[in-house]
Amino acid sequence: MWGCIMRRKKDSEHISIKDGEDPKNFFILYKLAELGACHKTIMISTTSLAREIGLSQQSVSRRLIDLARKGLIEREATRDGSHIRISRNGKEYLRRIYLGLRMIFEERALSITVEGKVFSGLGEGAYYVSKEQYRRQFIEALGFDPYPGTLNLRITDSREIAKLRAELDAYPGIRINGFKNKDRTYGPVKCFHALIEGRERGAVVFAFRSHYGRDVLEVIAPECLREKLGLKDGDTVHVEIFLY
Amino acid sequence: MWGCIMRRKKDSEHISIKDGEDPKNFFILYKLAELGACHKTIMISTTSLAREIGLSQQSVSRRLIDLARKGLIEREATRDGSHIRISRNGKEYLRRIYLGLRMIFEERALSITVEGKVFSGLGEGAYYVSKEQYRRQFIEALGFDPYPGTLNLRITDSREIAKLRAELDAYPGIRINGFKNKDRTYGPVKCFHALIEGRERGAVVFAFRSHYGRDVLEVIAPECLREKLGLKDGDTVHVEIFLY
DNA sequence: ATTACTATATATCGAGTAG
DNA sequence: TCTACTCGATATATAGTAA
Repeated sequence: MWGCIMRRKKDSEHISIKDGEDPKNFFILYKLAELGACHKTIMISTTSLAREIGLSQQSVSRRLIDLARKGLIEREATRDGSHIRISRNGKEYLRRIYLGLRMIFEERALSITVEGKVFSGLGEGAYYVSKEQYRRQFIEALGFDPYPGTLNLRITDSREIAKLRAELDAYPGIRINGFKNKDRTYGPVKCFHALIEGRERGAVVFAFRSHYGRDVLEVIAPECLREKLGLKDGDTVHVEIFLY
Repeated sequence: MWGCIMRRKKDSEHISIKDGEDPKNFFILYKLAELGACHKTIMISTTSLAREIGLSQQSVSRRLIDLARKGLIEREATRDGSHIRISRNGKEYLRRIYLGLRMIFEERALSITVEGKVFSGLGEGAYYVSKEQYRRQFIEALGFDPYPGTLNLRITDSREIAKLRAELDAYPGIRINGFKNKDRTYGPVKCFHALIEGRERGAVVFAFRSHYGRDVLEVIAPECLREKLGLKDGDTVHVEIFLY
């Protein structure tokens, strides 16, 4: 049905979970996430955490030190216990595993891959992305700090536009709230996690009251995709959009 | 929106991922799943698997032996490589972690909608529901006093059954404790909030040592669903089951 | 080519305990 | 109480190698 624009991921494209990470730390991080440390700072003693995980207090202490040193958690150890919050890197790490497992377990197509051609915008993408109120939400919701600029793509196959938009409209995506300052109002934004050229992580984002048509995708990413992928206007780029 | 019938999970209800399982094995199992070993037997050498994982060939060999011994994979080691398939236990283990992460990362309430056909039971649903020890717990845990009877549904699409059951088994649901009186023992029951035909609130409930197969759902509700929805045997009913 | 054994090195664990 | 150190025990890794 979606033959041309949807593919099952190839094995080689699977999201890597290792990245030099100690497997043992995963379970500690997972447990901390269960305890809510993704969204807030939690207060817990190494003893009680040890009991939950099934390790000794000493081992947990060592692992927490290690996690903090590796930047996967932010931690303050006091005489009363530990204040712990999973860092952005830690959340990304857990999310990679989550996305990997989701690909394994969810049968239905979870992603749409579209082909588009790079074109230059008017630079207003950078303007919006770097608005602090948007930026904060991007970091919170997407797990990365967006490079201040968007990669604009015009979808190549015009016949696929309607189908793509139907899908993207149907799914709630990730909502970024609007806001207003004294000058004007900034509308809400909807975005989806995406994988660009099979390797760069990012998100497609719309619509900041965009004046672009529905054949245009605006992509944000933690890094400058033009540089990272060596792109210039007119180049063809594949974007895999994750529906949820 | 669902404030009245849905609750955020308490920490204690989180899906356990340890269950005495060696964390190190998780990554091997994950990698095998990435390679497709959930759905088919794959052929791979310990050397190439070692390269993918970042371990030595010897360690992978040992871990595969361990995984097979623990029943998480089925394996045949030959001179040409290993034929590996993840077993049901292995899949359940991975799925527990997947669902745990899904609860962490997906904010919105998760539900599964299934289609079933009404059939008449033997009336023993009413017998159980109206047991005062069960009834008190239903009122406490579900927030409604169940009509003394169950609506029995046989799931229409047999392909959905496995996935549905995997999810319902993996999630803790809402536990109703068993009890005993002088005559016999009544087992514990697990239930999930549900929405029937998009409008009637209720819950799916299993298993009171049910003699029904895994393709059957028993639905309870504050009102008689047969009357309220004008149902008769053979009618098709949609039930949205809320996982937490 | 494989798998997987044995031996040895390394890493991780928990006990005891200091701050 | 806490955290987190040292240290000896245990577990897990890799090297070498047989089959």
